[in-house]
Amino acid sequence: MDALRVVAEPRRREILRLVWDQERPAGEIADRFDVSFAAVSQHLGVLRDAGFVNVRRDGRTRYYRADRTALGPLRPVLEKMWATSLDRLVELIEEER
Amino acid sequence: MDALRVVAEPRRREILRLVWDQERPAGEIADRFDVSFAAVSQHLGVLRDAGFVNVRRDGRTRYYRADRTALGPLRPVLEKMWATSLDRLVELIEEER
DNA sequence: GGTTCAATTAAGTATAGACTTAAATATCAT
DNA sequence: ATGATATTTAAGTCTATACTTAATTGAACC
Repeated sequence: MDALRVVAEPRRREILRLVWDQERPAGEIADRFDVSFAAVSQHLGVLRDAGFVNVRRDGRTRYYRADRTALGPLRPVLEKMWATSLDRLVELIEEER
Repeated sequence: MDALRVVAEPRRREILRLVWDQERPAGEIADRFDVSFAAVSQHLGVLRDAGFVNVRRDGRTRYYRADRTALGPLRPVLEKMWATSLDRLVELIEEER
């Protein structure tokens, strides 16, 4: 799947944002969304195949983290999307909760 | 349709490339592809709605041209994709024909 | 061993959207 | 006005893919 299609999916962008500057276990990522764990796992697979996330295994849990450099010129695209005021607001409310 | 989805579609990227540094009539653009004129027109509509192309009407023909600045951070993404050697090669062969 | 937990993979469904052909719109020419 | 040309829009089809639940893998623990 080509790089642009990978990040064109909103859910995958949200996942990327979650693991942007800290690693997180797959389960914790899945909990943030109201879709099944399997669905999130499939998205993680796509991100993994694209090289946009790295995985660290420890026991039975997999820790995911964004590979920011792998995104190349797409990185500023994502960062700009996340920098919009509305998006910031939603993010802050989420974190407060 | 959000900006990333718009350019995630390969056909639309090809169209953008065609009108990247010169305007072209819709018909001429459509001729380059082996899909119907209507299909290309629909893609042009999406690009128009996204603001990624401008249209100049003259009589019955519509001249399309990319609005490079409107692409913002996506511009370097496209330019990098088009800069790959394989892509360059295909482009050169096409132009030769 | 068996059981539980974390995650992935398999198999199937539902939907967005890229296509098709046909009809509509609009401009120019006769 | 009729017809030809350039393009868009309407209506419907078909396929990729984001989802679902169920089955599978693999590690930790008893």
